[in-house]
Amino acid sequence: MELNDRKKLILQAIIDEYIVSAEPVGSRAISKKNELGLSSATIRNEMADLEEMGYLIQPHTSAGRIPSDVGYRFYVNSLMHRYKIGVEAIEELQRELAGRITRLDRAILRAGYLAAAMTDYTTVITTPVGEKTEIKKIDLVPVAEDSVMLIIVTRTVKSRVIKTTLTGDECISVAQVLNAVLTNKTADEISYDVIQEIENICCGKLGIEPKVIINVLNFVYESISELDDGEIYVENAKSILKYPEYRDVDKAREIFSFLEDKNNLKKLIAQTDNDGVRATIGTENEPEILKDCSLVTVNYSLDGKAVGKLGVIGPKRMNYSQVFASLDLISNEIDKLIGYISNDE
Amino acid sequence: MELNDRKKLILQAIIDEYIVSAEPVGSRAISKKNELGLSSATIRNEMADLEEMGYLIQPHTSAGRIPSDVGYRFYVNSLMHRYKIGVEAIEELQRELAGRITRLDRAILRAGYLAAAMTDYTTVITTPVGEKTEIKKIDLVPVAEDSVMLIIVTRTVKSRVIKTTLTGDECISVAQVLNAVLTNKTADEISYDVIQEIENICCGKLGIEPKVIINVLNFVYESISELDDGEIYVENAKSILKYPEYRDVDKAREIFSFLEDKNNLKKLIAQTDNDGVRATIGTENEPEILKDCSLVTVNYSLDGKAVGKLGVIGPKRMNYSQVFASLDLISNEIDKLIGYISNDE
DNA sequence: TATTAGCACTCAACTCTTTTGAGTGCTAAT
DNA sequence: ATTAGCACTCAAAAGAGTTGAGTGCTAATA
Repeated sequence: MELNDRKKLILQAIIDEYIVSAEPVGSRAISKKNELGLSSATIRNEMADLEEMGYLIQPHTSAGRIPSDVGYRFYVNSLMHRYKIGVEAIEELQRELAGRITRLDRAILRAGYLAAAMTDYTTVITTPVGEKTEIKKIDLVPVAEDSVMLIIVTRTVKSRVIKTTLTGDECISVAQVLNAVLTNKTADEISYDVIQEIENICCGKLGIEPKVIINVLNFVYESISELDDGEIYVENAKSILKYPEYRDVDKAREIFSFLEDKNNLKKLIAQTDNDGVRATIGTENEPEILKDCSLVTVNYSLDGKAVGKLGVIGPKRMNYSQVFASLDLISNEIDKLIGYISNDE
Repeated sequence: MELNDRKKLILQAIIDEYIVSAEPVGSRAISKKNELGLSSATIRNEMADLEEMGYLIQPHTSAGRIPSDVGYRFYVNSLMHRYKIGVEAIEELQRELAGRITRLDRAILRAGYLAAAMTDYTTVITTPVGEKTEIKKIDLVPVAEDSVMLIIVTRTVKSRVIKTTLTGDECISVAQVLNAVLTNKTADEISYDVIQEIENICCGKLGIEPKVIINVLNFVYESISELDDGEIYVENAKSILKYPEYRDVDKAREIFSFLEDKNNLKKLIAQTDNDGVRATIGTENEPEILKDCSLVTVNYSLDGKAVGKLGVIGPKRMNYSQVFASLDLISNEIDKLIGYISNDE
């Protein structure tokens, strides 16, 4: 059987309708829209065909049809009309996103929030992770009798407190050595050998006790290794409760648990290695728990390099065209951000 | 009518029972426990009295009784038995909380998480906010052609990127002046006058263009003013869905919305200015939305000074004794943390 | 005088049955 | 090829009946 134009139009109409109503769509409803000028009986025949071809499902004999995963997939690939985001909405987004930003991870968080606000689905966003995090400066600041704060400036700032007997003057000397050796290197260029080289200098020329410096340098190495670890944020999880498919509290709770497990979530979103906006629909999602959901993701870049992911999780009958348009827009806007800012708390 | 010992025992038994069952408690259930050796008829008479006195409520004629807010209040103040947390659980907590901590806000986050894990209610925790944040060091690091990262080291590290035409050498000089004037001052000691004094030095001795330095110093002042702003984290919000009082998805959604509004939440938790663990029960809570919930809060301190809040939000029939004990324990453990660490990302 | 056994009464919640209506598939007419 | 017409299906809503936990009151009892 062939999927001719009329069938496509009917399928499109059914999915469009189902996306807003969340109720099985009957032949009469499609017929009454009158865009095709066909009677319900004709629609009925076509719907039976579409079901046979796997695009539609009938929950029970006397019900209307709902789209199958295959139906959604076809819709997303070929049927869905392009959603055009209004100029004012775009300007609003730009204002919200770029206005008074001084910290990159805050901006990213805000982007996630805005994606959630625009789509009203749950949003997931990762902070930038670049293989090329270049070290700009390292500092050791005594903060108490026996502890020193290690500060590593890259595109962002990371810090941690180290317990050590290093004196104030020693901190300054060690910091000088660290800067001399490490500045302008990327995190992956710094092997443990490099750190040992620093150890030798410190023990030799500076005459610092090996035990003391080894301890400190271990933390330095560890911190540098962790530089590229990203965070993941979930926004608007509550929207899940808004959709009738999650009226069942237990089902909703399962999803909440899933969203709370950040590691799992990172893994999920990392594996969608996409170019442009992509959707995985229902059973296309690996986690069992998402088999009734769709996930739409996009990479965002900074400086032209893909460094993070933005994703939307919602019911399979989500408003794909709007979500696609929103993610596309927001990822582009994030890319523009790097001009203004780059930072971290 | 007098609230004699027997009435107290009965009230206690009813509330204890209701806390676990979430179902109206009948006279027979209490009688059968047989701790008092009274028949259901006698219990019934006492229950009628307790209702008249305002401690109990009968949802409808043929139902058992549930505690009123007044009943809970009396229970919390006078009836509740002290919950004793096991030694292993305490050790477990200490291990989890103090192990490998290098960042203070992470530790706080973990404390919130652990409170949620111990109680299985939703937990709210604020990051430390001290009026006495002492500036340890300030740095200006060029990160791009036209931007400089401002780093302020206190007990934690804050940073932001500033667009400026300041050169690398100028950064060093300005940083020197900033350190000379601001080091060891607390945030509230630094008025705008102090900043202007720095401006004069920079323009005068260093000969930097006023326009350029004013821009930078504005950011410095702003950042210092923001030093004491705290964050608030919500953990285990999903647990709300676990309790029958929130079986109604719409009700749950309202609470989720409330928990998402961080500013409101900060305000709520800030106003409970308490010493030790405190509960506000049902209508004692100001926000309309919490009138069916209880909020239990405790201040935690670092260095002996109260700097943050930890709170638990749950149904009115929450396990108060366990929550009280957990919050008490955790707030004490947080106080001990300051020995090991102090940090920020 | 305090307690309790006994009994009629109440009412939410459950079960079972009936009704409703949206929707289908098939057939015969156009 | 399309459509009007009709019998059929079945989930969901509405209604009717049943159950049972729980009460309040009264009269008997310790």
